[in-house]
Amino acid sequence: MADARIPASGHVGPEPGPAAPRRGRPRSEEADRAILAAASEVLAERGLAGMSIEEVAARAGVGKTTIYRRWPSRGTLALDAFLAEFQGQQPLPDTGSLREDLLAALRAWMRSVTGTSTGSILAGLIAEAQRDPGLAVSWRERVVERLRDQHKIMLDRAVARGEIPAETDYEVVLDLLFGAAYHRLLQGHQPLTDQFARQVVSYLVAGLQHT
Amino acid sequence: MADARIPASGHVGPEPGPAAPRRGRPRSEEADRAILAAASEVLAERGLAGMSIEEVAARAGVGKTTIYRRWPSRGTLALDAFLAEFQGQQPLPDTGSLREDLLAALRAWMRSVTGTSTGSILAGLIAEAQRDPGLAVSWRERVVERLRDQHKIMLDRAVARGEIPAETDYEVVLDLLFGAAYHRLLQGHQPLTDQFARQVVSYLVAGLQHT
Amino acid sequence: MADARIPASGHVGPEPGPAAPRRGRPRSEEADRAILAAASEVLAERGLAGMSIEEVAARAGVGKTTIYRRWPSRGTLALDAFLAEFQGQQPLPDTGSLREDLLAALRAWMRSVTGTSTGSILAGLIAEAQRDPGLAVSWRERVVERLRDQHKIMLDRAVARGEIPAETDYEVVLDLLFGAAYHRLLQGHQPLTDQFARQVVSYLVAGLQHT
Amino acid sequence: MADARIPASGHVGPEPGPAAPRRGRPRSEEADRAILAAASEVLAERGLAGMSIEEVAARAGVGKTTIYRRWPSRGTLALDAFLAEFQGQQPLPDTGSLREDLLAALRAWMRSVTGTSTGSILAGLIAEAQRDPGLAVSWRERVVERLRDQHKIMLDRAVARGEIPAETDYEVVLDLLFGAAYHRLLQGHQPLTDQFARQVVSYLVAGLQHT
DNA sequence: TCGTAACCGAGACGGTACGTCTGGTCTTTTT
DNA sequence: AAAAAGACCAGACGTACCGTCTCGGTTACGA
Repeated sequence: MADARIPASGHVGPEPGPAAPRRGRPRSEEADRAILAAASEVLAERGLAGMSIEEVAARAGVGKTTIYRRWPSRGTLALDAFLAEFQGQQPLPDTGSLREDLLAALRAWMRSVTGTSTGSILAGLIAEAQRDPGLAVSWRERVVERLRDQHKIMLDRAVARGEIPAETDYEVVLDLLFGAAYHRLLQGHQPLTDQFARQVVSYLVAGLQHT
Repeated sequence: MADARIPASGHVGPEPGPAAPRRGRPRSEEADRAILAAASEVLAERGLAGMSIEEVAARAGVGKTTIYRRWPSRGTLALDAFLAEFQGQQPLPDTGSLREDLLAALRAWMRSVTGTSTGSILAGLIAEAQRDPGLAVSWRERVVERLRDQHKIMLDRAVARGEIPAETDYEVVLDLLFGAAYHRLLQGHQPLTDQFARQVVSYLVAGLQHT
Repeated sequence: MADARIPASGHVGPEPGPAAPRRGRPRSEEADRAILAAASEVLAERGLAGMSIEEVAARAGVGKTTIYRRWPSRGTLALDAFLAEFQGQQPLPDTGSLREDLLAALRAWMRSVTGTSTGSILAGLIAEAQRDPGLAVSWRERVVERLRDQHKIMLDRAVARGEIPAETDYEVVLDLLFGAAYHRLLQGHQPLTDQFARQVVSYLVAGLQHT
Repeated sequence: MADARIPASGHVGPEPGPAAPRRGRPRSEEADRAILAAASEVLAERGLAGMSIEEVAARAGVGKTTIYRRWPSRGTLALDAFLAEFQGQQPLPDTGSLREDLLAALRAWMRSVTGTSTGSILAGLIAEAQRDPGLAVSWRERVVERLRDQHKIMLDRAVARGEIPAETDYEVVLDLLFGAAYHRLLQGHQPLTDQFARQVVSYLVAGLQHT
């Protein structure tokens, strides 16, 4: 099975300073690191809802302005702290079979969000995005779209192999696959079991092949 | 098409006082009404994130304690205010065809959450439930489970008609159907169009009939 | 030494109910007792500032209205609870000597206000009277004037014995005697020692006899 | 007659911040002034019992924390607002005669506490000090002891002039003089007339000279 | 080399809302 | 009619954070 991490492109990390002449004292990378580390710590301990800029600044030994200079809001800071760990845990499976690809992708996602605090941080970020439009944009651009683009490659391959028709609506397929998973994560009405993953993929693959 | 609203069973409204002999001055139903009306008003204007207990109390002409006596948190109050409108808008379609039933149910849900502020209030409630465990429980019991129980009846009928196998995993089916829809509502990466609804149902029905 | 307690005249206890025909259920004397006992308890534990009607009602097993029906304010309730103990501890000495009479009266007062919580309750009542005009009136009528009237008898006797002139200004004399003592109680800048009592009386008697 | 105001030594004003290197943004003196002015205003209008931190903050156009950062309690704030006016109204008379010195000092005090709201504010402060130990300490240190130290100078001079014995107990003398006055202020049983002042001083001076 | 621009940590600033407490009143049922 | 119970409106409490601002100081660049 091949495996391709999300390229660490774009940026993971704080807002860049002014592009051009770079006069004055440069931003401290040490501060960047200390802030993200402190944020991760607090996120793991208390979740996003319990994370205040005040506490992150105190733990990082940094002034609050130093944080606000880099991130416009609590949510975007949390996003960067989150991505540092989450990013790269979402593989692009390539098994030669759509069923196995989808199952591997879903299992990888589920592995990330269960067990540790990652799942509830992810849920917290989606929650925060409902009230912070800036975070909503970042979230879509840097997480949702990125992952979807990657997952669409699996579908491309399946089309190329003739497993599914070329007219397949990729967007809807991915909404079905991950929508179901996010649904359980956010509503908590049912657990994210492997049996669940298998069933989801079964119904989905069958549906794609008979439409 | 037959149509059955969710029975207003259980309770919609504030926490009940002590069950037994009801000593002392009874809770004011007038206050109940004023609080819920004020909460609905604020929710529509500013969304859940912008709703403070303080403002609801002021608008309702009520002391803050009168609210805290009935609802343990902002979220549970918002839930009651929300349900007063949302409840009863989710029909139980009975068209004689699984495809049409699922489509009608999904379309009804989409009608509720688009156009007005209901959609973002619903999203706000799910967001709030991520940080308020009490709300999470109420949300599951009074919204999620209730709706799912109702929707399972559609699947029962389809089984009875022989459209789908008796072994069908109802939980997964509903997660696929509504998970996809909630996904678009919460992530906002794609709009909730009727084309989306038709595609979701098509893939799903095909998948159920060929597994 | 003769000794005459303040007659328990006037009233110690709650406001009288309606004078005339006494219809309906009679006031419960049991409640009176329970309230005063509870008030004394709380006063001793937390002082007047820490005594709330709410807590007294709860400890007495009585509704708040039952207290408000009898006493117009926290202060007047505290006054009654206080007087139940303080009243009768202030003797009217009759030793045959002004110096000894004054000294005995001052010592009796000092004995009352030191050692137990009585002193700080008394201070608390004077404090409360600064913000509760009703209490101020009761305090003057039922404590200050009563005690002063009694103490003036000592001065009458001294005049009769020819120890001090008939023109002596009783009011000023008592203000000097007890004013000094209250001063130390309330300001706390110096302790209420027996040495203090003797000095006060010495200066005072000397002053009276040479004016 | 010479006249010496209390030196504005020690401090009149809010709690000092940390002594040493003064890091961070310095406390705003503008805020200090606005708070004290607002407090004085409210004190004059409603008295200490009717003064809330909330209202002072609102009138001063200042956050509540800005007040709490400087003063630990309502009482200590009121004390500073009070002292700004009271301080300096208490002269140190030097007439060459003990009788005249005492009379002048007592009359100055009486002038301060009658007529305007100063008297009831002073009474309110003493009342508040009964329930706020921090205020009690400040009150003793910054008002009582300061004034007494000043007044003892009058007694020193009288001793030097041979008017009274060197063994005179200054503490008791001052307790008699001002105790009587505070007594009338706080108990309200008799008015603070000039006749009262003359009588008090007469008895006291006579007493001192014949003991 | 020197000025100046942008950064740094610290902490005060004006605000908003929190959830609690108490005051004094009102409304039930029970005695 | 008074009792116990407990809900009612009102409003202050002291705290936590928000996002901004002002200090005294530190880097680095460009004149």
